[in-house]
Amino acid sequence: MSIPRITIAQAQHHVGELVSIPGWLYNLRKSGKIAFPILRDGSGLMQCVAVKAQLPEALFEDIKGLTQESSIIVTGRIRAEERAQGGFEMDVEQLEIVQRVPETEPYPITPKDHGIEFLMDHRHLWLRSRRQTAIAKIRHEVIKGIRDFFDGNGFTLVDTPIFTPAACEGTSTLFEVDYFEDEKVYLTQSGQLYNEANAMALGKVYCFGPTFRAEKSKTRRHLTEFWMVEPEMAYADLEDVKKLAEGLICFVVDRVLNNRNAELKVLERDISKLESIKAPFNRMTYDDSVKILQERGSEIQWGGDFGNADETLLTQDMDKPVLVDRFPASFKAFYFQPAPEREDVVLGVDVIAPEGYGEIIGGGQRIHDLELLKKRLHDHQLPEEAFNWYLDLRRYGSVPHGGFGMGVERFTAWMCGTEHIRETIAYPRMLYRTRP
RNA sequence: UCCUCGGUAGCUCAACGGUAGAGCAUUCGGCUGUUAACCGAAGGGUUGUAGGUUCGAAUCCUACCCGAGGAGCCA
Repeated sequence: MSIPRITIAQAQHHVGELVSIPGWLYNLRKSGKIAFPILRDGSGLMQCVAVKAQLPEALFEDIKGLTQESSIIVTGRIRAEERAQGGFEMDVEQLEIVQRVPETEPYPITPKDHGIEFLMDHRHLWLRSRRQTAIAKIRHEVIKGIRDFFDGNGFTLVDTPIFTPAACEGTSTLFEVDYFEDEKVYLTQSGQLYNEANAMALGKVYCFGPTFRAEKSKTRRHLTEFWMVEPEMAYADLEDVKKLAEGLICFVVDRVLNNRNAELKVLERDISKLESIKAPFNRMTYDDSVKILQERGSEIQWGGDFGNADETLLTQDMDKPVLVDRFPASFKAFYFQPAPEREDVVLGVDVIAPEGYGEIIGGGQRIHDLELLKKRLHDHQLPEEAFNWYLDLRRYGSVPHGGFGMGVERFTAWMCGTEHIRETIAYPRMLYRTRP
């Protein structure tokens, strides 16, 4: 009978059994007659114990000579062991070396400290470390949670194009791409306009994919390529959008807390900060937030957008996100519906996360009136012809509608408590970093 | 794009204008319960690049390159 292959995560169900675990050597501690190879397989870490007296001489010598990140398949018996991290150990009976890393070119990332430049240059290897695998799993949980939330609430996934003919919003900088025959296209900065068309077809929709912004932002919260989920609902007003945003955040936070406790521990995340994220969130208008910020010493004037310091200042005494709505029309995109009670503010809403993680959601109610939308296009000096298909949505059964966009990396950074957004995506694209 | 800081061994960092050094990694030796194991030894350098000042530059000056932190812009 062949020996069953398991993962380290499954080891707890195989105590006393002889099993094989394929993986990589994470670290090796050894003395004259005993060695402790630490095995890594992506599901966890397992301390193995190789005792000289119980193994063929050649095998023990091979184990003692193993190099970091060599690929190995270890066979042995699983045992509960208090002294081992994770609570289980494997007594080695056999060890197959799949590829031994040569000592002439040792694995560059040692268990000691490294600088960020070195780690980013070796991102393809850095991903193997405990902290990075924990973040990857939480990102996965966030994405799975988002999809389950929308799928379970009557939304249909409709993917929007990545090549787009022009600016969705007309303002932000876009990456230009050479298409065929002198044509220029741009990498999408939002699927929203297409989402609005899709919502008129299907009622509730979302798109989920990469987004590109050619802004020369150099901060810990910006990537030039990031993932964004954007829901859009027909027959919806600002209040519906706010409830949806709140519901989504609570759902995903709950998922992460329930399913990724071990990873949060690896990251030393303060769990209580996530546990306090429960509806209802704080709500305020832009007007109120400006007053609060000014009282707290911010330079912000009515009509200006929040800086990073403002976002942190606004949420400093909050243990959950805040929904800020009714922004000045002057710095919001052309498609925002004006507030019914006041012309100078629009029905946009931003969700600002606590702990300095900033704006994780931006959205609102869209203009559904054809003439008003045409006027706004004109005011923003955007060419009406380019938006003709978009205007059709107001010609044929227009209804109030709205939605938002949520950045996956910012959300994941918040869940993980990471200092910098770059760790939340496998291969971050930033102002000065496009490799590996 | 602007401001600030930095670039020395594979990595993390020291070194007053006067012989470039430590820890880790690697190699060799020792050790039967280690937890970034420990102990002993060895090898390892055009000090980011190009100029300049000086008897003498890792150190001072200039330019450039690369990176980090922040600002603005934005999710």
